[in-house]
Amino acid sequence: MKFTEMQFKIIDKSIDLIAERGIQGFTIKNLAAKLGLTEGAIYRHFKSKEEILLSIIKIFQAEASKTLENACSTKYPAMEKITKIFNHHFNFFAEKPSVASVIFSESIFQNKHSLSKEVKKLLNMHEEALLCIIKSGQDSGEIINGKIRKEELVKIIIGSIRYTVTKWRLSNFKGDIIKEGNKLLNTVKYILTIKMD
Amino acid sequence: MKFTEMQFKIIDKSIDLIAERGIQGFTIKNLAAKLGLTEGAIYRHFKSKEEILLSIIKIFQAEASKTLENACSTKYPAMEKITKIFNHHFNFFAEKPSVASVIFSESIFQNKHSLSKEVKKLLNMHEEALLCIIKSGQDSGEIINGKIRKEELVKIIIGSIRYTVTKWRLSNFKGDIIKEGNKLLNTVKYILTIKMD
DNA sequence: ACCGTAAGTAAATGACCACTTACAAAAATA
DNA sequence: TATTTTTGTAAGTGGTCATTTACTTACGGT
Repeated sequence: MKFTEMQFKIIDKSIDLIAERGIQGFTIKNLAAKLGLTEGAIYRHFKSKEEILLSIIKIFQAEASKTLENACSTKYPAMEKITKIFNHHFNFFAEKPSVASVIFSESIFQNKHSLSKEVKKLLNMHEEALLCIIKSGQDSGEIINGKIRKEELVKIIIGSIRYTVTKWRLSNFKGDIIKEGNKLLNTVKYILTIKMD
Repeated sequence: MKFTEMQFKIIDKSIDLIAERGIQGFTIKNLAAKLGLTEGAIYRHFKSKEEILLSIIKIFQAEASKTLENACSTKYPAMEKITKIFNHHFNFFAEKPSVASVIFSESIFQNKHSLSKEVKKLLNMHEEALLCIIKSGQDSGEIINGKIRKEELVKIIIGSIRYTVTKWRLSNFKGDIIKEGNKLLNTVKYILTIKMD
């Protein structure tokens, strides 16, 4: 899963291109123009267009695993871990809005089985990390809500993050996504710590 | 916004086609084959491919407004209204999974401004209806959670529904989506009625 | 200086794209 | 029954697609 410098450059421009023109505008011709190259040159670095798309997902996966790797194993408070995940994601999207346009657009990768398989893997990575954090938080007594199942909490957290970013994207990245992320984080924190009755 | 019988048939098959082969497989040729017609025949009913996509969103909008129209104005308990919305959505997706493949795939409509404008409208319809329900529920004392802002609750509800359906779609519609919807509904109900401390 | 490889170009390939045109049934209307 | 409208077909149109080919340039090692 190693990429050359040029491959990184191509992947980067591909993400920009998809963000700008949608999957329909993601053509080798457009990509070559964006890179200041001819179409043939791209095929020196990737053997097909599908492989570029696959590499995009792989990059996302690598990025995610770097963030989530020690998410559960370390002994920080669960709330701190969740805060870290929130901040990392929203800061990342604020910095690279075009990634936000691609990462939650599963339908881009829908047509090829090899692509959607990797999308699923990416989602599962996040789910498992969150599940693990919540579990450890419940064990330590930090997360005291026992009436809501872990699995539902995960769905709520991931779902609301995704929806927040999707709305931001649809509004052409207007507004402060980091502020939005913080509001959401506070709400999630509150839900996680409500007392049973 | 009236459609002929044949236009409905074309829209229906278009949704199926997009669900099966993605936006890249949504071609007039493929659509004609699915309808048992030639390509030219389609142009007797729609003047362009873009108009078909636009009509798909319009159908979704009409469907949504039918469900949401009286969502707020009627005087049923807020929880009952939310339950109704949940049930309607999950039953609808269980019945027509291909719609689930298209309705949450905003990136399909991304490239043309006229299309993404309508997608935003569709999302706002749902947000406003939910906001209104929660507000009326809070006024009547039914929803007693005052620590969580309405806007965040809406994001959580819509986001978790969308994510649940997206996961179901990525697993090729395996599993009981209606059961999943009910679990989610119970969680949402619980969050809405937690007591302040 | 020579050589092999990596990285580029320009042009072509056949497949497929959305859409149009000329014409023919079929159905509705008179 | 005669005529008009609707709905279809078959065969194109020019354009774009991903990919390949043959050839060229840049460069690091010996």
